[in-house]
Formats: sequence, structure tokens, C-alpha cells
Amino acid sequence: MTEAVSRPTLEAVAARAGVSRATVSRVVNGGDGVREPLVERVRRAVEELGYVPNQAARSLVTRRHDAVAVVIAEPETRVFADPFFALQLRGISKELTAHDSQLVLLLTEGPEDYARVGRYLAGGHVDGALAFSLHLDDPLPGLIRGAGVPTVFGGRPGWGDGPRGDGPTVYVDSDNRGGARDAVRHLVGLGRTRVAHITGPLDQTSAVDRLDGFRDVMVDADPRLIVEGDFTPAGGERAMRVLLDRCPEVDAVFAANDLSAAGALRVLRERGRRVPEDVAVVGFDDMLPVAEGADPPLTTVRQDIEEMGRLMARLLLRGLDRRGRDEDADPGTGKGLGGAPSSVVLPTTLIRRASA
Amino acid sequence: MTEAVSRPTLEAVAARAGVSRATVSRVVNGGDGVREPLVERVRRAVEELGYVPNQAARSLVTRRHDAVAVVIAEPETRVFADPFFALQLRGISKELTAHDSQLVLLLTEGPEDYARVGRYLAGGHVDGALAFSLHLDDPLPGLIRGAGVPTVFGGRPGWGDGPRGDGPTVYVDSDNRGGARDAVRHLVGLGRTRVAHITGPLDQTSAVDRLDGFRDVMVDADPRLIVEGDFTPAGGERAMRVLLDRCPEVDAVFAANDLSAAGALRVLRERGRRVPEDVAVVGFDDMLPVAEGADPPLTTVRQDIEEMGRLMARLLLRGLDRRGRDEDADPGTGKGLGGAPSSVVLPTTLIRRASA
DNA sequence: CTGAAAGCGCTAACAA
DNA sequence: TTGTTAGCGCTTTCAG
Repeated sequence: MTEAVSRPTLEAVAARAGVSRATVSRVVNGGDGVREPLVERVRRAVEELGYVPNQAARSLVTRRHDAVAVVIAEPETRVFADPFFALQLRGISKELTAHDSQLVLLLTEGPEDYARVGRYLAGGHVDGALAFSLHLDDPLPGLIRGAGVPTVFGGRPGWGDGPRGDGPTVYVDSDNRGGARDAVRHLVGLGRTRVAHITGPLDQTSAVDRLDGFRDVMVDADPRLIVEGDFTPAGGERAMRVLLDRCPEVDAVFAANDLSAAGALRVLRERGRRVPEDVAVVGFDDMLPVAEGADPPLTTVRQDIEEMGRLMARLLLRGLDRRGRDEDADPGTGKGLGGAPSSVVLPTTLIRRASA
Repeated sequence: MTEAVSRPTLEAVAARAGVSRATVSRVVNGGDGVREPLVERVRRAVEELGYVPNQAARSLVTRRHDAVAVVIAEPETRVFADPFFALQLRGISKELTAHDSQLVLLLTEGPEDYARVGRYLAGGHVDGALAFSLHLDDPLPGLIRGAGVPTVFGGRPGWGDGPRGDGPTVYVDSDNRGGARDAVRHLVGLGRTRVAHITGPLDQTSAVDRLDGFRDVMVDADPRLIVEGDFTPAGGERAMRVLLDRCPEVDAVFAANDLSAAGALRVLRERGRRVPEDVAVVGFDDMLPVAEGADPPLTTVRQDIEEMGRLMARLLLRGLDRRGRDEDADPGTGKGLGGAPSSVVLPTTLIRRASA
């Protein structure tokens, strides 16, 4: 491992350039209102000394951190088994990077970690937070709101809009319901009449919304055709077995995600049903390795996960900007004008492959 | 989004407890050398006011940040397609959390991002860095070392030990070569004589090491039995086809990871070969959803990825501690005694399932 | 054992 | 336009 080195300070740069600290500071922060020759001199001094501003000192006075926390509550190992999370992170990272903000990752293993997260968020280390609200009854969202940090959620949270007086909950989500409708309509359009649904865990809004979409189209669906899964391949297998036992004449399945569709596919093969001839299958997510790798390749509803991440970050940063400006104009409330960011629901697309 | 609130300071706590700032500071930082009744008074004041130390102010004077950067260079989307990365992160996160250190995630999309990472690292925002050295010719590792930040690498880097004068490169890796040997010996023990190898991308040390392990056992391996893959299912399919065409009598395959083994399995099924009767298959990683979900379930070499992450963090933090103490004892060099952390290679285990 | 005082490196009024 | 001057909130000698 390498040595620590003592870094040059503003003072040092000022001395070298023969100007005051204030001038160096101005140049470093954009250089407005400093005459060209001086700017040049300072730039050179910065260069020669390899000066990098001390972020701690800067934050101390500006109260900005140029950092955003990303909170991922993952009691189960599940999210780690699919790339959802990585893609989302990537989108977030790209957007933050573009705005010179850092990404502080807060992973939780369970409720025992929540206090730590709360403390960190409340501690004013970051300008804002991005959080994935996974379960309906998760205490985390409340905790985050309690910390008083501007936050954007990934996925529609399970509670209604802002019970607090501090503005509505902002979130980014896919059009789960609409996507589900498209999937089921596609199946119906194929002439299928006994269309089943393998749901996700119904304590997550995404799963509930997809089920609602299914019901929108299959208004009088036989309740035996709806089986609860859990977004895992094993859950998909289990559900498919139940379905086949209960209702052998099923001719189509809409699975709430690709992973459970893959499980269903496996059981169908095992039971000698041909896909899509005997049973057509549609998934949700368009998780490439899973959907394309399935046998047969999966027809599925694509959501642009990376874009969701990017959007979450963008919304948060925009809100921070707005807040900063508002405080100048209206120190009383910090609330504003018309530009407050609001939630966004991204469209989905049906991707046709061989399975339906 | 919520409001910013002005947080109580040390000063406020001191006033409330009727002591000096210094005393509060002592209590907050462990409370050594403060008499019990005062400790109690201060604790209560902290509690009542909901005081949380301002990390920026603290860093400014201590020059510690209690934060570690995790650098993931991911030009291709690949790593995002398997859970490797998430597991590693989880291990890292656990260990850092236990030491009250924060995780700053630095994702790069390509060489154009390297400068930014270098700047950040050199900027002294973090106490150390953890980096994944993915490719042999990656400029990133050099850049990181150049930044003068204590670093631990994940996976053996592609260059020899520390060309620099600042101590050896510290890394954590799995015993790729030994694990590969076990896999191949297992196949040979099954009586297989035409054992093939689907490699990973040979610009990564993990892939090279596994190939070396294969060769250790199959000393006179027919070169036609070695085909380069790329750690993806598609690469595995491609390689398997080549193998079957070149050498139809192949009776065993050691794939360099589970994902490519899964691809191979698919091609074998497609070509009507039974697994394991006609062709036995062994993977590497024991990526659960892939290995257990494969048809048939995959015999594979397990590496404990989460533990690797944990260990990387532990090594780094230990090094930081040591450095801290050495500097007191020996301000000249910052180098030390005997306790310098050195690299660790973790053992692997063969997991037997149905495929071999 | 406790308090007073001196900064850490930077920005942001305010003066010049 | 530039420089001077106060701090931001905290830790850490150094006295008491």
C-alpha cells in the first residue's frame, strides 16, 4: 500500500501565483469576475502544485457535499441474484457523475441496520438520497423521510402520497400495470382463452400493479388461474406445478417477471408441454441473459431499468438545485414555485420472442 | 422532498450539559478520561438534542474520512449480468459497516472516466480504495497506485509485484488454479479421457489461472480440446459447438465459469448428448441461481465471493490502522514493522451436483 | 480531569 | 476586480 502525502492548500497556490486565497478560490470555482491574466497565473500554479480542493473544508462552509446516498434494503438475498440492482446503480452512477456528485452506497442486511442508515442520513453527510422501496410495510421509507433528507424512491412506495406536510413523495417507476395489460392482451390476441398469472410477492407494489393489469384484461379470470410466486425461478416452478395440477387445460401464462417465467418454462418442459404450442408464456423485465437465454427465448415486457436509475438521480439533483435557489428567494419555507419535481412512470414495451 | 434542518452543534450540546466543547468531544469519541457523572450528563444532552457530529468538520482536523472508495471498471456490460459484483459489494459493505466506514462507489464506463476516478482518489476524499482489476492491460490499477491511496485489489492483478517502491500490491483472490485442478481431477476420476476446457477471456488472470490448472492435470491435452470463451452463456455455446465439431468424442468439459457451462449445457442438449452420461460438465463459481437452476444442476467449483469482498475490506482497514500507528512511531517513512497486510488466496471447494 | 484557545482549509461577505 | 477578514464545527494541545 502506498504513502499518504500532504496535499498543497489554497494558501500554497495563492503564494505561488502571487494572489490572495480568495482569488484562487474564485478561479477554482469557475473563475467568474477574475481578470484573464490572473486566471491564467492561478491555473498554472494549481497545475504545477497538483492542487486539489479539500472537500471537507469546502463542505464545512458551503454545507453542500456533492454526494448522494443510495439506500438498498435487501433483507433477502434475492435482489442480488438478478441484475436489476446493478443496472439501476449504473444509471444512477452515470447521472451523478455527470453532475460531479458522488455515490455513497448504503446496503442494509435487515432492520438492525436501519438505525445506522437513519443516523447517517440524518447526519447531513449527503445532499440527498435515492432509495428502493421494496416492501409495503418497510419501515425504511418512513425512517428516511424522518431524517429530513430530500429523497427520490425507486418504485412506487406502498403508502399514499405524502402524509407529511413536506411535499409529495417523489418516485420513478415503470408502468407495471400497463405493461401487464399489454402482455395479457398479446396472449389473448393469440387466441388463448385460459390465461394464468404467476404473481410476484404481493407485498411489493410492482407485483400488485402487474396483477391489477392482468385483471384489467381478464376481468372474470378464474381465481384458480392466479397463483402467487415470489419473483424467483423456484417460485415460478412451484406456481407452475400448482397451475398445471389445478387446471391442466391452461394454455397461456403471464409470469410477473422473467425469472419466474424461466422456472415455469422448466416445469412445462418437464411435464411435456410444448411452448408456445401448448402453453404460451410471457415474462416481465426483459432481463437479457434470462429472457434471451431461456428455452424457448422469452416474450416479455421490457422496462428500461438503467433509465429508471438515471431518472431518479436526475429528479433528485433537480430538486436540490431548486431548493438551493428557493432558499435564497424565500428563506422561510424552502418550498417553491412551480418547478417541484414530481413522480415519473416510464412506459414499457412488449418484446416478442419465441415463447408467445 | 423534505426540508433541510439546521443541526445542533457541539457547542449546543456543551451548553446544555453545562460543560465545555472539549469535554463533549471527548465523550462523543469514546469518553476516555472523563468522569462518569459528566459522561452521563453529556450523553443525555446528545440524546435530547439529537446531536450528530459533522463529519466534514471532523475530517478537516483529523484527516480521516471513514470512507473507502470501491472502484469498478466495467467497460462491458458483462459484470452486470452476473451477480458476482453484487455479492462482492455485499461482503465489502458488511465489513466496512462494522468499522463505521462508508462505501463510495466509483463506477466507470470506460477509459474516459479514468481521469475522474484518478482525480477523486488523489483528492484525498477517502482513506483507501478497493479495486477490481479486471483486465491485464487495464491502465486503472496504475492510475490508482499513482494516486497514492492505500489500495487492495480484488483478483490477482495482471502485473508482477510492486514495481513501485511503496510496498507490494495487496490483493485477494480465489485459488483459481487449484480449483481448476480439482475440477479436472474429478472428471478424470470419473474415468473421462477426453476432457475439454472452455476458457474465460484470457486477458483476465482468473481465466489464465484456471487454464493453467487445467493444464496441470491434463499435461498432454490435445490443443483442440481447449477453446476460448468469454465467461458468457453465448460464449459457452459457441465454444461447445466448436468443441463438438472438432472433436465429437469429447466426454467431459470443464468450463471456466458457470455461465459458460450453462451455455455448453444448452448446446449439448440441442445436439442430443446426455449429461452426464455422454458428456460430464463442471463449472466454476457456484453462482447459485445458475448452477442450481441448470439442467441438470451443475457440478462446480465454489468460490466464496462475499468472503472475498469482506476480506478485501478487512485487509484495507487493517493496513490503514497500521499506518496510522506507524506514523506516530516512525513519521519518516510511514512504512512498518512486520504487520503489513499481504495478499490472500482463498480456497475453493468442489460442489457435486448432477452434471458430473 | 476539565476548560480555553488555536487552528484544519475553505468560502463569502465586506472593503478597498 | 481583488484582498481582508470572519467564521463553518470539530479536535487537540496546553494550562489550570
